Amino acid sequence: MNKILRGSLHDEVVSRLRDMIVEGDLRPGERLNERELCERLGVSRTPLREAFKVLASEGLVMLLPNRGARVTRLTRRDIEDMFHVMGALEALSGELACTRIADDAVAEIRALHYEMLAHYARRNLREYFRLNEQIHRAILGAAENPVLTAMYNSLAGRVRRVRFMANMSSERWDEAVREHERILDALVRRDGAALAVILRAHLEHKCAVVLESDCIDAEETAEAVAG
Amino acid sequence: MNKILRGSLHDEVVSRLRDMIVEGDLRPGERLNERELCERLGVSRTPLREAFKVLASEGLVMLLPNRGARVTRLTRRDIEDMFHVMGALEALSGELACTRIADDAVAEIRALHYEMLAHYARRNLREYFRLNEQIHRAILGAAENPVLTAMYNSLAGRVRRVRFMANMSSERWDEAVREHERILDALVRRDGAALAVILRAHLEHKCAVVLESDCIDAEETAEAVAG
DNA sequence: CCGATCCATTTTGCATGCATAATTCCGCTG
DNA sequence: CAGCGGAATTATGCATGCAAAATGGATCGG
Repeated sequence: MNKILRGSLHDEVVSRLRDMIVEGDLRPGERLNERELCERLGVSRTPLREAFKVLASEGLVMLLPNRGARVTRLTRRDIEDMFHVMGALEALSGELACTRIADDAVAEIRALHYEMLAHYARRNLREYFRLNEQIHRAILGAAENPVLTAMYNSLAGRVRRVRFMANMSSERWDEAVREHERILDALVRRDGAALAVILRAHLEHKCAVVLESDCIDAEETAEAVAG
Repeated sequence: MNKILRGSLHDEVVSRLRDMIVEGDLRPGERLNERELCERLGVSRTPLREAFKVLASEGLVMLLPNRGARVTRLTRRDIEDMFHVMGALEALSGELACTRIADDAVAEIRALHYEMLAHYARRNLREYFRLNEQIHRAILGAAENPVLTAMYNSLAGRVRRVRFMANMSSERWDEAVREHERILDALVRRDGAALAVILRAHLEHKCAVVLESDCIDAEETAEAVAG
């Protein structure tokens, strides 16, 4: 019984459920029982059901007619598909950013880059990823395209469910940092075409890292057979 | 009172509302009165409100807390933003299609291409657009990436609201057909990189055509001031 | 004459109720 | 003992009810 207080209820329920799915509180393939979740969230069925519809349209849950909602399962192929699209979107964000970004925004990204390097030097993977994400978000923001941002965030939310950080090899980490050097360089030069290519490759590599840590994938496949 | 019969109600309501928005039955900026729409669709408020949430997450309507739903307004900038993203997505679909498409699927696209040319020769703009869309859908399908397809369709649904067909000049039409020749050629050669470039330019040009017919844009801007 | 304020009406947000479809459980049959 | 069938239970889908917020309008004050 985790009562929600602020704002409009259905939005809050959407956020809470999203978090629960991303955090693994609600496991892939798990059936979402309305009554049970109502109690857990302290709301009635109406806002909960509205939230189900939203999450379904975002692709986080699957709605089976007369059979309730289930958390969608991510197959290896789903992850590949999502990363391909994210690659295209990030490439576009890079191009747009190069045409629009101001010098001080580039300077801020450079600062984030150095912060990230510091965490890299200390081998602090978690903080490294946090800064990494901030840099990508900054580029996305510099693209100044809300449609792009919304779509990217939607996909990012879906892949975030896959936990893979522990799986990045030292070599891959080194490579990622080199890629980030080139990202910053292209951004400084406002070379949109180059930045697009680098970002796409960067995402492709990230996808490979995620897919290597396929323990989750295997686990989910096992559940798929069972459930 | 246009009673809905088949399938689950909320899905049907989502489709109906989407159509009403695309067709202009519900005008941009218009407030969506629950009671009125309930009567028009012959459903109660529950499925209608669920549909609102879905359409909001798709970006077709805007939800104002305690103040109901309004059809989102498309500014010139929104259209540009959406076309940029669609360009990136189509480019990706071209690349993926080139790696995956089978010969018979290419043959089918060639057939569609010739059908389109026939309508072009007869100056039948409506049918030309229909075939045009079929070709793009075929390439998208050949990419075999459901995530990509879903995102593209979502955006396509949003820009479809803009009626622009009448506005294409003869020169631009000629150019579009030339681009389509190159699209088919690149597809036959399985030259993904080339196809990506052409498709992006193609979308960019389409965006320009849409923006030229800014009568709608002006009208909506006027409404924006009024509403 | 214009603007602000308070009350009546409408509308929204959420909870609950009811009918139908799904699931479970139990006894039955082979 | 496994498999099947049907009733009881549970869950879902939709409609409706109720309280709070917003909207509209008339009255009042400047």
